[in-house]
Amino acid sequence: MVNESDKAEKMTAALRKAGIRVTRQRIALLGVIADADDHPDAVELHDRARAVEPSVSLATVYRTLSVLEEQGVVHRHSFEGGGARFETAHEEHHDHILDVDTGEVIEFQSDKIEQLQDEIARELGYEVVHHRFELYCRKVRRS
Amino acid sequence: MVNESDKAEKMTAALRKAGIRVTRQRIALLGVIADADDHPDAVELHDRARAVEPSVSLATVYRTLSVLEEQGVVHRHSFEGGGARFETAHEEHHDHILDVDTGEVIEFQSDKIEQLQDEIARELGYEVVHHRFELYCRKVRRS
DNA sequence: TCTATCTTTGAGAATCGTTATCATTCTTAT
DNA sequence: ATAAGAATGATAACGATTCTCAAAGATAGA
Repeated sequence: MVNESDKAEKMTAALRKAGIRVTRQRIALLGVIADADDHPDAVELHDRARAVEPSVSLATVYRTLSVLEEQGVVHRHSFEGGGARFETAHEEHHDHILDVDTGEVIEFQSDKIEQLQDEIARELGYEVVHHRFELYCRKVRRS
Repeated sequence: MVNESDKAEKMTAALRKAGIRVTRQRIALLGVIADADDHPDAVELHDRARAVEPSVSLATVYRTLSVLEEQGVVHRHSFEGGGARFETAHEEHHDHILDVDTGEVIEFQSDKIEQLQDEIARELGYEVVHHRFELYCRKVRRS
């Protein structure tokens, strides 16, 4: 069972190993990201981090998110409308459904999609470096 | 066989039918979009349109593209990196491969993908409004 | 623990793509 | 030809993000 403080510790360990300094501001942000079970944007993360450590600026949030992304511990998603949203890089690859009414993000995983896209690319003489697969959806309501 | 001037005529007809005025600037832009067989961005379209009709401003390019998108005759794609890119709305739905080395856009169509995404959404209680499926790829080179 | 080095920081300016403002010009139906 | 209203160019404003730079802080070593 991986809890939130384990996640934060793993991320700080990754930073230390890469020779990147672990500052008060970064500790605060890592805690906030580890705790998040949604997909917050930079401003939202800034608000949450400031509640823990008031001396965190938005510039530092952006800078740290870029560092964490480079280290592969955080993923950035630029969904339609609004700014980028972030999540901890958990091991299983997944794609996203976006509820167009609520903005909620739901994760899903499909092996078929993964193999299908490789097939499609190969057939055209390409290999997939990465992909974007986002379903903009509406909840089905039963009568 | 649908040639480029047919495309432009269809688009102007769509505008007229919707009570939207057909100006010199819009005619120029429609011609340019109909001729394009790539996926140009707004600045590129502005450059091409100015070559035909010098009195086209970038603001009008953006405004007209929004109008054309609302009318469903043009599609806008926000691929990773850089601004939005545009194409005429041809009848067959398709998705895109992006060559990460050259920036080139290749279109492809897959019925399997379409039905698979509907399945995935339905299973989670959603119906797909629209989707984004982009493969960021590299050309496979044979030795 | 003290220092030296070198990274990170906050504040705000700058950037990029895009949209809004507004007075003037142009399309279109009459 | 004319009136009414839509579209225009120029430029300001915008939102998200990155950059700049002097000041503060983290880390390794003595």
